Amino acid sequence: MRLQRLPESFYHQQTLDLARAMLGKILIKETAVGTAAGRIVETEAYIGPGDQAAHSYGNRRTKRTEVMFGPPGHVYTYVMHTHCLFNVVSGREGRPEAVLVRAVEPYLGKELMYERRGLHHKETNLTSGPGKLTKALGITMEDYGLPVYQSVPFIAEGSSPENISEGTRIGIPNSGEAKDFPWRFWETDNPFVSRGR
DNA sequence: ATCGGGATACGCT
DNA sequence: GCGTATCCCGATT
Repeated sequence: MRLQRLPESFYHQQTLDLARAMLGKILIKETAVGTAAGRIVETEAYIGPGDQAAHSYGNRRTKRTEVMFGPPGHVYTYVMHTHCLFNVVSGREGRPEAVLVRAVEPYLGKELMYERRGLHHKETNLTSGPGKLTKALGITMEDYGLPVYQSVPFIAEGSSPENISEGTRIGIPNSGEAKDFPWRFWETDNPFVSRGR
């Protein structure tokens, strides 16, 4: 199947809608050593400034969060400890919102993913987590700020999920009321989802 | 179940 | 500067 890049207009929708709409799409990163791609199977919405779990909570604007305040469709990568996490900015300019990609299902370049992640992994362990998939796909801080509708990495049309489940987000125990918001979405029963299938 | 860690940001000293 | 927390992972108990 030819990978058809999604247009800028795709990113102009409500963040919760975008988080659902991104399920089933293909995330592609082409590099000098080859191309790797995964089908998105799990996402989370972060809707600052009212979302205590978001980096942009309270309109906190720093060098790190700056891109979230710009127009939608740009890459927001950030590093937590040793891991790089990949988000797509959503929300109109001035609204610091984003969708975190938490898991993908290997689609292209599986060999490359094994090289990057280590050969001893089970396939379901290659990309079933936000830090794992960036390593497998080769996404780094160099991608920060790039427009996914006309750059690399990019997102392409894929295949719609059979069913979508939703639940609370992962790893945000100290976020007050926000920790209970059902802003995580995943393809029901997909084995590559990070948890909570 | 626990722990440490390559980055970033904050509040305090 | 340092201590602490963070949208996590992997190795170890």
